Amino acid sequence: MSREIRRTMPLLSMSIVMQLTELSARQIRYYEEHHLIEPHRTEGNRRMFSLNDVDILLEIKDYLEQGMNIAKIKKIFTKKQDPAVAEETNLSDTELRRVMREEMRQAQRMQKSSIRQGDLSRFY
Amino acid sequence: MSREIRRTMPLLSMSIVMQLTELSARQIRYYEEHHLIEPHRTEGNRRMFSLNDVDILLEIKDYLEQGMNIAKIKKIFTKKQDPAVAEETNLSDTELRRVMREEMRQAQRMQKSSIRQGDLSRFY
DNA sequence: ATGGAGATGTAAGGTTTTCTTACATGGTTT
DNA sequence: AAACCATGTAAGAAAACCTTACATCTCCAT
Repeated sequence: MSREIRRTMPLLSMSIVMQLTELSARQIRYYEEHHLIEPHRTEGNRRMFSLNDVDILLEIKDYLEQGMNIAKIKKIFTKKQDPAVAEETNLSDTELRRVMREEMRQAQRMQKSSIRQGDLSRFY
Repeated sequence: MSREIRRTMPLLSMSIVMQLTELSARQIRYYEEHHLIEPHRTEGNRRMFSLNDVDILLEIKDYLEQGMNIAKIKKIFTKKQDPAVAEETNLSDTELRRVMREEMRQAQRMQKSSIRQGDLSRFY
């Protein structure tokens, strides 16, 4: 089984994802509502999350704590998905996040900076 | 976070473990009843399984399909947990499983009726 | 063949978890 | 102040899971 499949395999229930991310169910559903994640559904309509989803949620949380809003975060994600942009900028995810954070700090002069990063790579 | 914690962190619900192992809930609970696994419980008493639990379940399934019974499997597990034995034999899990399989096949080939459990004790 | 033991199926009744929907609330921005 | 954004909360319904208990099937020994 490839690493990619492992990352995207829907294994986790809502309650576990809440624990892993320290987000409320309300928050997680809200982010889904805005298409930042798209968890799988069981036959009974329960959400099932992948490790990748958890990573994204941690990233969202990080961005929000930096003062970004959902619309902006969505833009960042679509940018990152664009292969042209990715190649053009030639930035790793981590670097891109750092750059964006820097940009936001500059733009808004926010000074609550507790850098926390969700590294879930340990699980797969 | 250590690799050990990763393996033992209770992340998975019953339904997912059923899918991953292709075992029924009844079977999984039965193996727990016989102390082959000890899944964590949520506050609401739901079982939560670790990746390690899934590994063990797959191993149990494998052994059962080779014709072993629960009592025997439990013995193997407790043996493997014994650090003295583990060092002495110096076998990886995979190797041990292969050896046991081989042995069972041989036992079946020899004569089904006369094999007693104690006869194979030298192998673990 | 008969009976017992081991492993699993299944049903009932109850509890926990999750779902959607809708409204409320506390900060920001305009 | 009004609008907007992100989140909290409540209600009612449905899914998933729990324990308990009995049924079934296959081996194996008597």
